[in-house]
Amino acid sequence: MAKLDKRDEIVRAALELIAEHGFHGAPMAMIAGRAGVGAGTIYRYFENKDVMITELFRELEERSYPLIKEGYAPDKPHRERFIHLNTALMHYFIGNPLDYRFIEQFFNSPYGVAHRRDKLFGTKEGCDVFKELFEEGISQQVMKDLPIVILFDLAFGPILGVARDHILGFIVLDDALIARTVEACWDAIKR
Amino acid sequence: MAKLDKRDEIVRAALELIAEHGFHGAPMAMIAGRAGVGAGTIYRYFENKDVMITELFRELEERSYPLIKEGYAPDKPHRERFIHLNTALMHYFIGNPLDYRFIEQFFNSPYGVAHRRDKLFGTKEGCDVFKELFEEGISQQVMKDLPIVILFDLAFGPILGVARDHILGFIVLDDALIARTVEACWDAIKR
DNA sequence: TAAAAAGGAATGAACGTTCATTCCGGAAGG
DNA sequence: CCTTCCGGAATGAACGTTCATTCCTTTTTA
Repeated sequence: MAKLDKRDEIVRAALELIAEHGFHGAPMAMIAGRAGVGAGTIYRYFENKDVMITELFRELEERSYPLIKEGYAPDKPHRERFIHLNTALMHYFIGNPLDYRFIEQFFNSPYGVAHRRDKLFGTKEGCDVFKELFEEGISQQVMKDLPIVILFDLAFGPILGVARDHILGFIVLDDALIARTVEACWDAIKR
Repeated sequence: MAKLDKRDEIVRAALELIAEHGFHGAPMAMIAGRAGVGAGTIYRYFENKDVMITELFRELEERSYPLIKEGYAPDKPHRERFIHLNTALMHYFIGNPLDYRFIEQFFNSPYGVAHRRDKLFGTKEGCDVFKELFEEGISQQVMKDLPIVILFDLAFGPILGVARDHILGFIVLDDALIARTVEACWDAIKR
């Protein structure tokens, strides 16, 4: 097995096990076992478990951003842009349930809180399409004049919840249902 | 210290520590210490940690239900009823941040998933005002004809998120902002 | 004084991490 | 061309720590 393959195997195993059992239900030994690798080998690629988890999230983010922005047209009306992004997000989640479960775990943990704080107040100017869209929507009086944070919650809270309910088998989503859910989110933020 | 006081102290300490540090960051020994009680004493009141956590959640639920239903008028229009309930819920959360943080932990864990499954599909007929309100709202064509689960996510997802952001200090909520957030949730579910 | 409750040290399992050792592909030497 | 040697990658048993739970002693209660 080549060097990169080994790293990939570790990352894949960690994603699977953490998505399935949570951070505390996925011991390093188990991750190593699933990756077909010695326990110590993980530490040749990652300083420790925390670093591994953070890195894993970063890679997931990098992988998903292009998927969500694919076909995004910055000159279309706000409504269409919002619906495009949120629909893509939903499709990404239900098409990649492991990614979803990992991200959910990540956000509901100290890692996620720190990350959120950075995203909201951080000086690092990320190319955050969502933030841009919302700020523009407010200033052009298309969206409700609420703090950005609240718009985020109105727009994504339901998406996360519905995706989870689908993945857990509480509902079965189809394209029509996704479209209607995303429309409902738009109703929440539109003026 | 009387017997009931001791139990109360344990419950209070567990709530505080779990809310602050999560399930895994609140060892039994620490809970015992905070409660001013021996480690073994906890096991005179609760069979094990899992049972203690489940019981704690049940008590929280019992305590909060009356607060939220206080002043609820089942004969008012759906819109008013919804806004009453959601506003009360939000006030409960931001007025009892420890309760909120514990409940959040609980829902984002295997405990919570089981609980949610019971609530949605369980045969046990709880006096769930929310479910009643939504079913009535759909059949009278006041609310969108979406699966109940999705209406739940549209209505409560944002509330949970906004409450968290307030408790974490990302925003400062006042009555006006709460009212406008709850209105936005109504916009999401109304027809 | 007998029974019940409380206490907290002891226990054993599970975890993240380390480190002495093994393994392996290729360079050096004959 | 075969053998020996070398260095870094990989390994997994072992370590120290942490935790839930138990168990036996001490204290309180009736």
